[in-house]
This record gives sequence, C-alpha cells and structure tokens, in this order.
Amino acid sequence: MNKSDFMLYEMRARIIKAMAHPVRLFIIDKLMEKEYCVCELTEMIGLDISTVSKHLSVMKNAGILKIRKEKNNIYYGLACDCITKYLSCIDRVIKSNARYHNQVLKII
Amino acid sequence: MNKSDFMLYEMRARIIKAMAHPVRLFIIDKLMEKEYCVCELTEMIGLDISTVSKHLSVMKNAGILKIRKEKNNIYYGLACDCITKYLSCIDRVIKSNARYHNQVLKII
DNA sequence: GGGTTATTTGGTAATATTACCAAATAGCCA
DNA sequence: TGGCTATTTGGTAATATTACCAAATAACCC
Repeated sequence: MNKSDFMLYEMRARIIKAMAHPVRLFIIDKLMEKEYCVCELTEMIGLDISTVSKHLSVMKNAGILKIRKEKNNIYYGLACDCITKYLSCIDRVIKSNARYHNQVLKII
Repeated sequence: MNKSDFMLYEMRARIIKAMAHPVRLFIIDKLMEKEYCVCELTEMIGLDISTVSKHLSVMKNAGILKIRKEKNNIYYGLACDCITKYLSCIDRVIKSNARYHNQVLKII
C-alpha cells in the first residue's frame, strides 16, 4: 500500500468514522427532513447538550454537515444528499444479516 | 428517540464502524476486484497477520464480508456490492471538502 | 454596556479500539 | 497419526472515543 493510497483511505475513514455512532446516525436521520439546532436535537436525544454539540462538531469537521447562523441560533443541515443512498446500502446489509439469522434459527 | 429506533441506529452504527478504519477500507477496495485470503492481504498491508485477521473478523461479523473455504485457505469477499456506491458518496464528500479548502486557500 | 440565551470548549473518568506477540486451532497430506 | 501450513484467539499496553460537569464564548436585545 503506497502512501497516497493510504491517505485516501485515511480521508475516507475520517468521514465514515464521523457517522459511526448511533447518536450521530439519529442526527443524520433527523437532518434529512430539515435543519435543527443543537438544543432541539438535544431534547430529542436526551444526552447532555455539550455531548450533542461535540457530535455535531465532529460531523461538521468531517464535511458531512454544514451550518447556517440565524439570530442567536446555529442550524445544522446535511452537506450532501447522497448520504441517504449511503444508508440504504447499510440497511441492505442489515436485512441480509437478518435473513441469515432467520435461516440459522430455522436450522437450529 | 424510542427504543426500537435506537436499535436501528445501533445496527447501522455497527456496520459503519466495521468500515471506519483505513486498513479496513483498503481491504474493501481490494476485495472489490476479487477474493483474497488473510496472508495475501497481510503481505499488501504490512501489519501483523493477527491484526489483519481481526480486521477481517470484525467486517465478517458485521455482515460486510463473506468467506469461502478452499483446501487450507479461507478466502474473503464482499457480501454486498452496494458498498461500492456507498464509497462513491464518501468520495463526493471528500471532493466537496477539497473544494472548500481550495476556496479558503484562495481567500487567505 | 449588561443581562440573557444559545452554543462551544476544557477537563476528566470510564470505556472501546487497535496493534503486537505468543499460543491455540483447523485442515490438509504424506 | 503426525507434521505442516493457514488462520484465529488470548493477553496486554498504548491510544482514541465518549459522556458528564463547569466554564468560556458569541450574539442578541434592552
């Protein structure tokens, strides 16, 4: 593996890592409908607001989210619509795993 | 966030986490062309074989990879082709980040 | 300016991840 | 069976992630 290849994989990993957490995936799901600010998301999630803020910041720094400032609020939104499709691939893996599990359950 | 929603996000996170590492993304890239066994991948990667084996095992348990046993070898392959599309979304984010960086570089 | 609200940042403890080495397991073939 | 090769598993140290609380910042409005 040469160095520039490795850099590509590191860049990809950084973005994928930024989504690799249930709370972040919840946030992404919510932001598919519309923009939200930290306090709104915090209320839905039930963690400390500083925790939610940090999750948002990681995703923003990875380029997944963008912000819009309005008065006293900061609204977060998805930077890239393709994430929807991305998740449909993940869900296909989940379904396929479930099928496998059901097969195993039938056998045992 | 109700409990069954959270379970979906946890399942998704498990699969996404299983890809969220540069070495694993390298492996996925390689497995797009054809199957490989641990020792072949280890040679390309240059880490300890036990480390590579563990990376493969995480992805297999997440349902991303499948195995085929042949004689004394175990060949790993992608369980789901859609991962290719998934990564093209990630690369779109990388490109968009790069554009943003270039804009910033022009300004400063 | 000063109070108020929204948000981020710093510090820290608990937990998870990753890499290596050494040892165990699995399956082939003489 | 017994040795050989391929692979996985267990143990452990170094590092990274995540959550909370407390404090800092930022922007609005009077």
